[in-house]
Amino acid sequence: MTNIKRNMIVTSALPYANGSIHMGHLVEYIQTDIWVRYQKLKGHNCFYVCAADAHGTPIMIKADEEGIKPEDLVKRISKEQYNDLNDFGVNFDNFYSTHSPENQKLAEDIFKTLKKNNHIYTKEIEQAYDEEKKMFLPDRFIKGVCPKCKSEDQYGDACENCGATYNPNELIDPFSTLSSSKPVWKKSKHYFFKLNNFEKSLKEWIKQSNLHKSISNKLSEWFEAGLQDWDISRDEPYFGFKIPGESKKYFYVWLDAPIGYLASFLNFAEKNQIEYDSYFNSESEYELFHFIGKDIVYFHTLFWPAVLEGANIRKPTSVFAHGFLTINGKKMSKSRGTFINAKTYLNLLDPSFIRYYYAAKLGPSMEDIDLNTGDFVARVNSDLIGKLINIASRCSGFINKQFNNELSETLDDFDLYNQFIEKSEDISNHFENREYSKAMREIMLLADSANRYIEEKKPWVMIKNTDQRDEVQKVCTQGINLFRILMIYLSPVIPKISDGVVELLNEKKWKWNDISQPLLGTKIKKFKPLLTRIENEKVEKMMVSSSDDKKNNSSNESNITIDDFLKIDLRVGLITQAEEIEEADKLLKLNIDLDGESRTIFAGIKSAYKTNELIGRQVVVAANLAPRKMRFGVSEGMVLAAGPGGEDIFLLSVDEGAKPGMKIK
RNA sequence: GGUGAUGUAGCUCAGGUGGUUAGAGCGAUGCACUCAUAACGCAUAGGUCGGUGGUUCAAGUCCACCCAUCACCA
Repeated sequence: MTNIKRNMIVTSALPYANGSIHMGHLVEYIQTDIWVRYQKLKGHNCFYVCAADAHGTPIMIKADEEGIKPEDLVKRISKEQYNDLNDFGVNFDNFYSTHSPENQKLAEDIFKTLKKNNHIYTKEIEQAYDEEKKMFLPDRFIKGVCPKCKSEDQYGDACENCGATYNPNELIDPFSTLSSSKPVWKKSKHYFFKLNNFEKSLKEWIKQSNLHKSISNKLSEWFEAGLQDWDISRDEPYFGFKIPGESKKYFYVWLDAPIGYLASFLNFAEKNQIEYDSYFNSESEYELFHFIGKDIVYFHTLFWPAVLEGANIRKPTSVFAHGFLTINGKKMSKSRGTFINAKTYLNLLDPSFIRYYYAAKLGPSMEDIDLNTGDFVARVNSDLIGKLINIASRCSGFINKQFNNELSETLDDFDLYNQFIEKSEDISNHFENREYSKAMREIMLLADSANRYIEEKKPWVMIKNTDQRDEVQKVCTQGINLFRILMIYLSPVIPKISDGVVELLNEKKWKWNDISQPLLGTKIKKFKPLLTRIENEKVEKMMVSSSDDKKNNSSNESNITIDDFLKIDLRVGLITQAEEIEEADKLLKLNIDLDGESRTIFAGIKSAYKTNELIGRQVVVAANLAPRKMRFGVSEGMVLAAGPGGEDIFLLSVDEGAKPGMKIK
């Protein structure tokens, strides 16, 4: 690898500010974040910028529904999104907004330049118009009967039933999804960008930018079909920037969204005395990379470089596209309960788990990756806790207890240490080429050999022999140093854990080259578990609460019939016994009398109730819940309680007079 | 419908230019160990490489068709 310090800007696609971050978004942000952290670890100048994608019809409509201004909606949602991403360790150098003065200025300037250079023209087009709402309707806001297969309730651009694509004016019995009124067809002047002017320079750029083969395949399809001009204006009402010289026309959101990359960097550059122009002038030698999802390849590899070219701005060095996330082999879907929000995950699980898991599955291609919950638990527990952290755990005990926290002055096996370093170039290249799965495999192979080394040396046997004390210290120092190399390699992936190790070893923030110097003769801190294993139950809970979330949101589908309700056998129960389970954080073991029948039920109320205040109390029990095997025994029902959890759990009581076993209906 | 991608052990995936008994990790089973967050080590079992047909001395690897899944069609 070259030692020349690189200057680079890296972006992730701008999250659209109308919904929550979910596990699918995270694939991209984590992929990008790992790459950026890797570049920084290598000592390069690398800036990671992003922004809220703030404009467009969907945001305008959602704000309208909530009765607030779109500006306020965007502020609220993008703050949430930023916080969620931050909680997953996604570390932007700047997170800005496309609804910003910088972006407006840049968009207007770019538009004017394009116009001056004859890349823009206007033409009248006819579009669906909602007379009640007084607005033009994007295809997605028109529904009707599919002209091909006659399915009802299909969108204006394509039929979900037969897959046919068509224009909205071909729909039978079209209606506006906003007002249900029948759209009329109305003419309006639109601005178009002459994409065709750039065919030659785009082909040139595609060659230079070294795009992944699957992208260039896709592109050649599009070239064969012929490049079409791009409609870049929208009529009012619209949330966006007005087109210079027009009073009722706006830039289409997809024009100013990627300009948001520039605006975010401009905003960052001004705050940090960085010369914006050196990164974006048409001759810039600095590097610019966009990470995106495969759904927006078209915008980033055709329109975007063409717009930049036409406006005399540098083009991206390359564009990296990833696939979608499936969950247990299925598309993320609200109705199937496979739509997991970032928040839902965060409430139950450590972000390091998913960062590692994604890394273990990500490559440079556009293939979809699958979050298989069983595989996730097994893989993370085995790799991260079982083999990786285990190395530190089994060595540091000796150092802490037997050697007053001191590492030996020399290593036991320099050859082995060097074997670990020799892999650095391979691993480094894997990171650079976004072959994270290969990097993870290499690292885990090394972790295996570190464990094998300890097994062979058997420090727990040697320690019984006083002659061999020095050797035990050396072996454990060796183990810790091998672990340290692996953690340096992994620090882009699991930065929080690696920070913990830096702390454990009393070191300063690592650089990649720190692997070349082993840590010897210094004191370490007392080892604390850096990460605890994933409990299956938590993952199950995440899946369950994800499907609950969605049921609550879609009001119609969440209705149940009286028959559904009666399926639950709710009974009055009398708590006859309650005991603490020491190893359990949340569970109490209850014995509950249901008119002569005694049930054992584990209830997650330890944080809110003491055992002695429960005995003798009557509660509501779901009596026909399938028995469930838990770590501490079989739970034969469920005690009902309200509240978000923690100390705020409130058991349901029944009024006086009720007897145990009574049916509740 | 058109175009493209994918389909390899229970699970997740590797398998340049076709060449001996098809690989890894996890899981399973057995053994061993007890330093370690029941972690680690050793061993064993598991696949007619989506299907059918073809090219070839030889195909997971090339060709044709079919099936399934997914994406794109601005």
